[in-house]
Amino acid sequence: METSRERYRAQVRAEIKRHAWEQLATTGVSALSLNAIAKRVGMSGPALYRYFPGRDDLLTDLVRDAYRSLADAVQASASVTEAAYAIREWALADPQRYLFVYGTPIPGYHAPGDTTEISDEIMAVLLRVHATDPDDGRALRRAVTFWTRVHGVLSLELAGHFAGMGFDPALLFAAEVDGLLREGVAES
Amino acid sequence: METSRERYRAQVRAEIKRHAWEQLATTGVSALSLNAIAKRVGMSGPALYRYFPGRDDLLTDLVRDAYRSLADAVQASASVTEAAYAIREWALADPQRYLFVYGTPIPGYHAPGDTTEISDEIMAVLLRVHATDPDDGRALRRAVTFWTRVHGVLSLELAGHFAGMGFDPALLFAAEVDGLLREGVAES
DNA sequence: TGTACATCAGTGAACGCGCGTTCACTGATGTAC
DNA sequence: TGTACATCAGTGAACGCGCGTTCACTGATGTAC
Repeated sequence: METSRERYRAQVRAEIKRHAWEQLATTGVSALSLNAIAKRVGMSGPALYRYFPGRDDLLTDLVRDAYRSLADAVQASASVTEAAYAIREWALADPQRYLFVYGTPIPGYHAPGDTTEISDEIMAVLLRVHATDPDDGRALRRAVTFWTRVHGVLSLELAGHFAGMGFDPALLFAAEVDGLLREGVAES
Repeated sequence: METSRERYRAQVRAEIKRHAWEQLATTGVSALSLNAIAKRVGMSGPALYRYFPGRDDLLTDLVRDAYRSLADAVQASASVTEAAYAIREWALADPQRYLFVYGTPIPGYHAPGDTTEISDEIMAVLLRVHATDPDDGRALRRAVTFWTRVHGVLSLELAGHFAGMGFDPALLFAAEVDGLLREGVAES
């Protein structure tokens, strides 16, 4: 049975994470410090230790939530195109969140091994939309290529490297998706 | 005329930057603090202010040097393939340096506008190897696509996102280069 | 229903650390006569 | 060639800041009889 204390704990944990995401989205990864988050939540820094053993555990939770969120966003995709745009929308909805999990690793933090279970779920969806039949052995190759191309455009776009280059990242993205479709068709 | 003091200053500046790169390569971007670098050089922290007005100016110098280095590495390329592998080798030679300029932006640091002059040089080389004739208007599109695909593979590889996925990033990279060549040929 | 006790959320003070940066000062090096 | 002076590299102390984390404590909430 869930006691009211447990319910309260879950609520506060959720609120801490909500503010953590808010901090990440607005001020970037450098704002992901326990003290900064605690201040936003309206608690003292040490209070957070009632809810997370330490900073790294909070980060791990955020990593897991991010993967979970992307997995959910991409889950329903029935095609390569749908998966591509699901990822793009997810990334644009919160650029810092995307860079948080797929960008340059955060100095001094190493995600525990079991976070890959959720990111594997994402890869499984990519495999599914790329498999022309259930025994398609080349699906992995195509799925990975899909991933690198999508990431190539998105990460440069989100990091601001296209700024002032005078072309629309959306068109570039669309062109890459087209290319992936053409290659997939050409191969089968 | 270059006085001996000027020569000395240039030497020390170079040594500071040498150690900065060493720190970046071994400990990552978080090690790029004036105090940490000063300790490695064998000076006190404040001494660095004789050579750089502040931390951001040192970072800017490093950004400039990184772009310069990549521009030099890619300059001689006579083909798309050569350019691709020049970039790949440059990236693998110092992964942190690649992520330093092309990865997630460094929190709290904004490169001044004139650093793009050197990165434009790099783009100019990409344009050149993609232009089938001097008036090729589609070269920009192909060059940018080249860039995003190369970056897609390299950034995920360098950030360690391929770890334990059981395939060789080098082969993936080679396949992408092949794809770029095929598309270039198909178009002309 | 009331009382005694245990649990636990949250606080403020403190620790040790490293950061970027300023400042007054020492000592060596270069310059001008 | 020697002397007087100016320049400048480098130092240690200090400032204010924020970090993660520990600890003793208060006060509220839940539990057992």
